[in-house]
Order: sequence, then C-alpha cells, then structure tokens
Amino acid sequence: MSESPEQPDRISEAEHAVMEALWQRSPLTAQEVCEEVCGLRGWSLATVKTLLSRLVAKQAVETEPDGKRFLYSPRIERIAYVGAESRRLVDRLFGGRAAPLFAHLAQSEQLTEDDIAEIEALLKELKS
Amino acid sequence: MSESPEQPDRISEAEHAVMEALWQRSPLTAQEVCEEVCGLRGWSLATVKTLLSRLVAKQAVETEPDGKRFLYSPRIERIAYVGAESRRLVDRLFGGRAAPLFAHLAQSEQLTEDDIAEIEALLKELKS
DNA sequence: CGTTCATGTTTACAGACGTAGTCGATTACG
DNA sequence: CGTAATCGACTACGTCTGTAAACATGAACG
Repeated sequence: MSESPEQPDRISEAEHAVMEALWQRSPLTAQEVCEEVCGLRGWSLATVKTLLSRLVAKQAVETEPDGKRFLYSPRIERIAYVGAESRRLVDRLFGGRAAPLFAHLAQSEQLTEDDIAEIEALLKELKS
Repeated sequence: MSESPEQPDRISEAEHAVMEALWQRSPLTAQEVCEEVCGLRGWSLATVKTLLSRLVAKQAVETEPDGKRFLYSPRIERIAYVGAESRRLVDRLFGGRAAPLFAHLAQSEQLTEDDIAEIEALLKELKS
C-alpha cells in the first residue's frame, strides 16, 4: 500500500463557505475572502483568518506569499469535495445506492419540471 | 408567535447510528440497541446510553417505562430525517437544485445500470 | 436481609468547531 | 525616522461530539 489512504480532514461547514469563495475566484487575500463571505455569514475578518489557517492545516488550501501577506488558493477541487460529500450522504442514508436518493427527491417533490427534463436528457446521454 | 419554529437539534453521526437501529425495530432497550450497533462501531454500552440520553434530550427519541428500565422508540420518522439531510446537501452543494446532484452522480459513475433503470422507471411514473 | 446485577443519571474529558481578540512583525505613510 | 495600518500567528473560550467511567437506585437472588 504505497498510497497513503490520506483520508483528509473533513472540511467543516464554516470552512466550506470559505472554500466556496476560493473556488469561485482565486487566489485571494484573507481580506478579499472576507469581502465575499463576511457579509453573508456575519463574520469578522478574524474569523476568516482562523478558518483559512485551519484549511491550510488541513491541506485544503495553499498559500503563496505576496509581499507581506498571503494569497490563498484551494488545493482540492470542488468537484472532489462535492463528490465525497455526496457519496457520504448516499452511503449513510441510502445504503450506497443512488436510485433511492433519487426516488426520495422525486417523492418529496423536490424535483422541478426542469430538473426532470434535465435528468431525462442526461439519461439519454448515458444510454448512448 | 405561538409556534416555536422548533428547529430541532441536529442529529450527529453517532446518534444517527442509534436512530437507524430504532428505525429498524422499536421499541428497544438500551441493551438491545447496543447489541445492534456496538459491534459495528466498537462502542461500549455506556456510549449507547449516552447517545440515547442525548437523543431523548433532542426529542428525537421517546421513552416508555418498562418496569425498572426504559424502552426507546424514535420520535421522528426516518423519512423526515432523510429528507432534511438530503435537502441540506442539495442546498449546500448544488444551489438547491437536484438535477446537478444527479448529473454529478452520473458523471462520477456512481450510477449502476440498475440505478439508471430504476430512475427511468420513476421518471416514467412522474410524467404520467 | 445483604449483595450483586442491571439500568438510568451524572460527570468527565479530549478533540472539533464557531467565533473572535491579542500580539508581534512588517509595511507604508507622513 | 516614527507612527499607524495591516497581516499572519497565537491564544481564547464556549459548545458540540465521541467515547466512556462513576454513581445511585431499585430489583433479584441467595
């Protein structure tokens, strides 16, 4: 097993908000990240700084020096994060099968017409 | 505001394992819950007792006295929990739209042939 | 009746998380 | 050059979580 399992530390919900900002645009300074998220979540710059440090510690974000300060960029891709989180949910709640999740979403009427149309299109593609 | 919004406390992951046992069969004694989950998770009975207490405090589980001890039953339905958790994920990661989640699952090849067939069948039903 | 056993209650404690203040260094401005 | 603004690092602290031991109490058994 040369490959370290490397189960990376989970990203918490607050940290995730910071990641979203960086996924949208990067590299950013702590200041800029704050401009993106502090309003929405009612955070202070100090909070963002803490979250960024923790994300760096978790190796989810990397820094590059820019004079006196740092520029922050995501080190993991959004799609990987989203994939892992989705899988966790499907595993935990639906025994690892995606169909029951879909059935659930359908039954609870969380699917709009548009969703259904899109999914049909995707299915068509998958079957090709 | 007579109706408290009553945003019920979140159920943690460990607590969720206990809930699953109770959803499968209930009422159960703490002992019986432990028989269901302690093996899998490597817990002691004490841990299960703590989790049950916390679930009772969170009003996710109710008790009924049975002589000296209690019988525990879920107070919230599995479908409600699953619904809330699914919605949380979809909101957090896919802007509230289910189609992107589906697309993601499809692209990451987490959909088996069976899943696809099932989903097609569901779609057909939905369109009727 | 005294001891043991089962069971709920209370207490414990480390680590993660949310939120933020303080400190020391560096930069920039006057 | 001296002082103010800025920035990351360190510290703080209450809550939640995971995990469990200690304790109290009542039942059961000998």
